[in-house]
Amino acid sequence: MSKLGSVPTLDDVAKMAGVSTATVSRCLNNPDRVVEATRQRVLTAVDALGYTPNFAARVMAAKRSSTIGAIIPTMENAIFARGLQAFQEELHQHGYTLLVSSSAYKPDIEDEQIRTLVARGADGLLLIGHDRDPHIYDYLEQRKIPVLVAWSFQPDAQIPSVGFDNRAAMFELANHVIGLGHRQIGMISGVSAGNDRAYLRIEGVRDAISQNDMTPSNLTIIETPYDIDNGAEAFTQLMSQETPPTAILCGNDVLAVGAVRRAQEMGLKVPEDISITGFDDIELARIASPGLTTVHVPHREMGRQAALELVEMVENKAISAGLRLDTKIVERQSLGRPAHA
Amino acid sequence: MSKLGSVPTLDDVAKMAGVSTATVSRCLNNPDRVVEATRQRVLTAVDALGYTPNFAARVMAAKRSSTIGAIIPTMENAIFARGLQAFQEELHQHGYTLLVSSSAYKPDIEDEQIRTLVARGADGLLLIGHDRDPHIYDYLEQRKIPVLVAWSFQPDAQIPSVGFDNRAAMFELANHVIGLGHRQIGMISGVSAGNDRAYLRIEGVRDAISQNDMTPSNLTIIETPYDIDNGAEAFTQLMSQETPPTAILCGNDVLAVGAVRRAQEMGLKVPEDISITGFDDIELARIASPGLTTVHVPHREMGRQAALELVEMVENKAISAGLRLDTKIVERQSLGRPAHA
DNA sequence: AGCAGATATGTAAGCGCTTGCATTTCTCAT
DNA sequence: ATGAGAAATGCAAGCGCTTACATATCTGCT
Repeated sequence: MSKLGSVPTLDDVAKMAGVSTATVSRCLNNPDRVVEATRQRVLTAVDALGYTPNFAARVMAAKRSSTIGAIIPTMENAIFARGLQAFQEELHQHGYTLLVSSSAYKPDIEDEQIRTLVARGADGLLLIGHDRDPHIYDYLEQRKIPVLVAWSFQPDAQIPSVGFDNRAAMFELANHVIGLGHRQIGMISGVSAGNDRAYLRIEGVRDAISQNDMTPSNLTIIETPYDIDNGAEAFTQLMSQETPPTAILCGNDVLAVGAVRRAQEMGLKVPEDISITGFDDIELARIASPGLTTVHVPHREMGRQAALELVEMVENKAISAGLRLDTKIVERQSLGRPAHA
Repeated sequence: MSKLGSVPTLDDVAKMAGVSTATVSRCLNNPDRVVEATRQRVLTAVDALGYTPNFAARVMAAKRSSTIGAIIPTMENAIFARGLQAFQEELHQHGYTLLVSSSAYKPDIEDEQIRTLVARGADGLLLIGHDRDPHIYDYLEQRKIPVLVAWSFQPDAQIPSVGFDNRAAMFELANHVIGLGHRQIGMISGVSAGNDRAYLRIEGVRDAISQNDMTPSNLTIIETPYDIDNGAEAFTQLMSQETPPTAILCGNDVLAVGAVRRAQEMGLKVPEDISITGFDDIELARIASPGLTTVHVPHREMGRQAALELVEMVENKAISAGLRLDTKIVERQSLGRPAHA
């Protein structure tokens, strides 16, 4: 037995099993490089002592941690939950552990989190979106840490990405809305500064506007942080214009739910009086009443593929070309034809 | 300059600043033990080189990590999000980093996560609920890792806890429901095995039943994993009994939302035809329509206090007495009097 | 039986940091 | 000026592991 209250080390195990520390180490990391009998002896010692390897020591000696870091903008809502879950499940399959932190959409916090994760020995990093201060990419470059971006696919960006085309996705939806006869459009977007997803979704709407021979005056955009109450507030603003919109496209489902609530509070029927759409298709979109017409993002698939790509990058120093996934419009009940006409 | 593409170490900094590594280390960790001029020189070198301390090395040498681990049952819904957020903010104030993982309500996964977190050098652990295999407490005891339990306050448990009295909270709600005239009660509970919160909430309802001169036949309980669809399914089951309940108490808001939806799908009005209550008061409860009458849990306060207690335990090896927080019933629109009578 | 080649195990050098202790440099009171 | 005591800095020993390389032990053939 080991000294009471002290944590057993490789040495203790080696001593108890009557082998060298090297053998114990191999037993744990490359079991097939050790003969059966020895292995048994070692494993017996391991659990007799209740030994658990010291991670820090292992990282130091091996110079890799089998850890992947991910920084998401928020854990407050479910936007990233499902994708991240799939990401981590796939990583687990490959023997990696996931470390997650959230940046609250603040670039400087993200910056700090990146450094923290790197200092902790992350073998690779998953970041959301492309848009950030380039110096951070230099930093990661210097340290040779593979980085993958998710939730936004941009084939020609500096960093490979697994995601979807935010612009095209929103274009498709906006086009659909316009096709239904809406001519005065409102948009409640997330804050676009430093957020390529938000920015590109706005661009997607603009594309649809101009391709349908409408003018910027047909579109009013409000940017506000992703939050239910902000969605509600923005809705009020949008509706108090001279010519209120007949359809409001929201940057995500959370904003949309807020807008729907406010509409109902104001006595407006959705979609009879006003159409509202979301983006992401998180559970909330399904639960809301009326159900939210939204853009379905293949979150699980995205998470899984991102894990696959990143592991590949880490293990084979491969340069990933990234992967573009498709979104599709999910029609529920929050979008209809304009009231009038 | 350092060799291209190689990561700068303390040594590099020391060399560049013309001091010993000890001084650099002190500069970073105890700035006041180093004279101003030297400090400047060192700090200049630090950012000239883009130096970041190697966490693993630091942990190994210092034998502490300024890291706290937390294992929550799920990240899928918002139940733990707000509390954890507050927990981490408070930890941050005190110079600690939070590492979170989720166990999917599976004891063996939790077990593994605990070991992982310990191996990673967590200085302390936050666990949800008291109910788990005792051997894990021995393991943590041997390693002298302070552990705090949250989301469930039990003054006489082995492990100190910061939380609320699940049993009393649910008792209060059930009592209120019965006071409204309901005599046939349904309960949709989470799985109670290995989950003291779920178990105690059931007990709370039972307490109310017996204190109001009702019998077990007045209560039907269904246990099912926390999930919207399961809530809906359980609702169907409950309503297809010979004598369906007039009020259904749910183990949490997620189950309640599922039940409400199913009720609506079945053409039942909530609360006119059937009353449904939740537990936790997460955002969902507010968003749902009708708004969920539920038990408000002071999540932020709980997270904050848990951080305070745990830091105290870690830094002063203090034994915490724990802390009991109060819940209160939030009345929205999903609870009313029974239909008839 | 004896040897080559494969297989199993041991030896020991770090990985990058912190920190107790030793040494040097200040600061003042005399 | 000078020496005692405080303040600043340096020295060097690890922390617990992995792994290249060296050594010992097995194979299976002849």
